[in-house]
Amino acid sequence: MRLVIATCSVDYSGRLNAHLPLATRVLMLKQDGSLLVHSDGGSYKPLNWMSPPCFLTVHEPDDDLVAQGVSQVWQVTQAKTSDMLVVAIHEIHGELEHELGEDPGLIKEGVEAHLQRLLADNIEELGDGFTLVRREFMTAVGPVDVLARDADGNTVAVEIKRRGDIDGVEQLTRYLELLNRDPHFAPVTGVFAAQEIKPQARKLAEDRGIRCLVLDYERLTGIDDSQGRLF
Amino acid sequence: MRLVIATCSVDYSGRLNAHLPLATRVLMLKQDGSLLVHSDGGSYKPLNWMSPPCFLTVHEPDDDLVAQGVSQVWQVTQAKTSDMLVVAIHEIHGELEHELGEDPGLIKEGVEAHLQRLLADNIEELGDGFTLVRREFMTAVGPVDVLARDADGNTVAVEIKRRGDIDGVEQLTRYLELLNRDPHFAPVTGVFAAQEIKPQARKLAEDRGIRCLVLDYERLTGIDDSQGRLF
DNA sequence: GTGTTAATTTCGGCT
DNA sequence: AGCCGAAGTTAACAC
Repeated sequence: MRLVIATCSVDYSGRLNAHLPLATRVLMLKQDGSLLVHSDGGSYKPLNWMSPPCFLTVHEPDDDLVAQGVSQVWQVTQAKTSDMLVVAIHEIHGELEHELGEDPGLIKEGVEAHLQRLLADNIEELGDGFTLVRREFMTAVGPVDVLARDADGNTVAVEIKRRGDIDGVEQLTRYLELLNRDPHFAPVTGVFAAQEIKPQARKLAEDRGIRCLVLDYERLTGIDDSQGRLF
Repeated sequence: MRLVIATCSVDYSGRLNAHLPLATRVLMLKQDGSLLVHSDGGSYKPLNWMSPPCFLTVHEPDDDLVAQGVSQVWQVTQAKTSDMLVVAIHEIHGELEHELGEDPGLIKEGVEAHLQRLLADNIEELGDGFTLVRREFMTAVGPVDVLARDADGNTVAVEIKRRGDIDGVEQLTRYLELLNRDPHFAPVTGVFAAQEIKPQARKLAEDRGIRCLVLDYERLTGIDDSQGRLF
């Protein structure tokens, strides 16, 4: 890992063309040759970058560039896609280098997979008398997140999202169309379950007779924990 | 901008919970108080981070943490969402600080907007005798990228994507449903145009009678340039 | 300000 | 290896 604070201009050419005018920025050069160009604001996304696998070559600037004040040129190229990032460095203000080694990586908790498990474990959240058929029920158009039966024994397909968007409703609609063509399942109703449901998504779902259910991750975790303690 | 190379463990709590075990990493502390935790690999995405607006407070570790080898604790909090990132620093291996100032920002060329302009300028790419009605034609369910007429004078709605995914087909389908309900436009056919069309998206589109068209950005730019020179 | 869509998306899982 | 879907997505743009 090498960190350089430098006044530079940057040009990217690849899937699109992009240019950064002369300014002072952070250059983060990783072990795999990849390079990030960061400013002192924005979010975690760099102003410009080159993804691995790629490699850096450092050039001496030609006379024209020297006349413009360029002291060195970093060229980062990706073998496969022929993407290229060129950094024209005018002045280096600081530098820091250190061997980091492999990172053990991030451990996450609370994503869609957990919501799905929590709802499957607490299937009565869907309504009294509901029973779980199975999670990740495969169909020709993809896996239904949760398949259940209601108190009358009718099949219910559940699509689970962290954030309920219009896409999720479309997805569930495709599953329902397919399942309702199968006499083994029909009639199948749909439930769109998410931690947060966007108004447009709710409207589309309800227009199509799909029930919307807002999931409270914290509460479901609580139920799960207390059940774990009691039984 | 402050850059620190440190051996640390990190805990995030907010929209989800996440943990990074003890390892040596780069801490990038930006002017707005935001913090990025980078490893020496991966892509431009940090292992963990805190988005602005937020602020950093540095704590002395309590006796337990000192016993574990922690020398200082960085706590980054976001006022609104109550998200929190806690970095337990064991050892600092290097540090670099510099005032960067505002960045002029990135200038891009070659995104979806350009594809749309190129296709509108070269509407005969859709077929002989096609004419442009207008770009960004507003409807109740969103803007149709390009509205055109074919050689017979029938309306054609075009959805343009850089990468043609199933979502784009659904989007175009919604526009077509709406436009075909309007006797002023009906019958309306659809064209799904993209630089790259995924097989599933192509299948769904063709099932629904939507024509797929692969756009060659380089070639269209060439046509545009030569027309610019000739006329 | 709110909502919708694109992104040089990246990342993980599964076929 | 390729395809598909989620993401603490973030960022730009329209209403």
